[in-house]
Amino acid sequence: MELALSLGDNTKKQFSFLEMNSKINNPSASSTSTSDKDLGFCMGLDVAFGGHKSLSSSSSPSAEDEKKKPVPRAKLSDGIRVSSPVDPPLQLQLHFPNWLPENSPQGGRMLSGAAMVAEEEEEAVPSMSVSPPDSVTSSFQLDFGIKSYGYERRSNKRDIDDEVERSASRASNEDNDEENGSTRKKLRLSKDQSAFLEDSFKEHSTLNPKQKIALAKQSNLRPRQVEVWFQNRRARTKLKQTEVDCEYLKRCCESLTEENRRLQKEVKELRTLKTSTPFYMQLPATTLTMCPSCERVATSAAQPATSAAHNLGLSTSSLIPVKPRPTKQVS
DNA sequence: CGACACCTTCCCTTTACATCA
DNA sequence: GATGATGTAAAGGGAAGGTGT
Repeated sequence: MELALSLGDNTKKQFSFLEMNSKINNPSASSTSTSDKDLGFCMGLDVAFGGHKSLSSSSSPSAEDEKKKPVPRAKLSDGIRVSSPVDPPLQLQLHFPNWLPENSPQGGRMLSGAAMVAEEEEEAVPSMSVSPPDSVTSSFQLDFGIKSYGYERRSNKRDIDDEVERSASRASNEDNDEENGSTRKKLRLSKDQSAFLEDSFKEHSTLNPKQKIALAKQSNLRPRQVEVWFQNRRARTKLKQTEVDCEYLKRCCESLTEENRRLQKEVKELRTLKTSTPFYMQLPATTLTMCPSCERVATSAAQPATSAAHNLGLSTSSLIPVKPRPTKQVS
């Protein structure tokens, strides 16, 4: 998990909160007024949310594809939206993990978009030809071949995925004695696998089925594992963002408390000043009169002073400018 | 065109396990 | 070595949207 200072480039609406932060923190972005120095706290999560932009910029889906897109449902907490589950053409800049051998079917070469799509077409009838470095591929393939008979009958894709995963699990896990047990074996992803998924997550925080399969293939994981990893990763991102938001709100609260304290003190001082001034200096604000020459309103008691000030060419900025009214006397 | 069922994907919560101090 | 804290993979369930009938 990487936190990064975000000082701009919040061109997208995904992080409205960060956008606000950015405005606060980046005076050039907008004309922030007062509390820049106080509220200049902005931490953005340098994950995923920028990647979609680059992805779409390089390969913007057609308008027709745009129509086909499902309405983005995936959203984080208010104002935070993860990328919509669009189906951009797969131009994943997949960094090939170093555990994939150079001469393996998938290892050591970068798939072009077309090539990857072509490979994904194969996945319609899954053939997990990638063999883990130390797996029992043959048994897995056999196993999967048997299981795949039910593929066309079962319409629930998750079931299929699970079936694939169960089979793949037997292949990818070293401990095949877990094969029959219903107990889930917690396996930790390798650093390379995590890094690989992390890189992919930076590109896009959500996956479409093709991407999922492609990533699963290349990271030598099951599609379900990739899916779960992305779910958990999004959850972690959200959690971090919540923490950042809380920190920001905390600072806001502190700033406002300090401001309130200062204003209370000012009010108190003014009251003290008012009570200490002689009675005749206190100006009753019962009636308002309009200055005939400058058309400003002043209290009747203060009128002599303001008129005098006006006649002397002094500033009467404390007076309230109002629109001229027919009557010179307002009550 | 609305109702309905089904599927898929997502998020949220919880559980289980691995790792570390 | 036992233990609690922490991190995280995985499961389960509900919500929401898409699609076909």
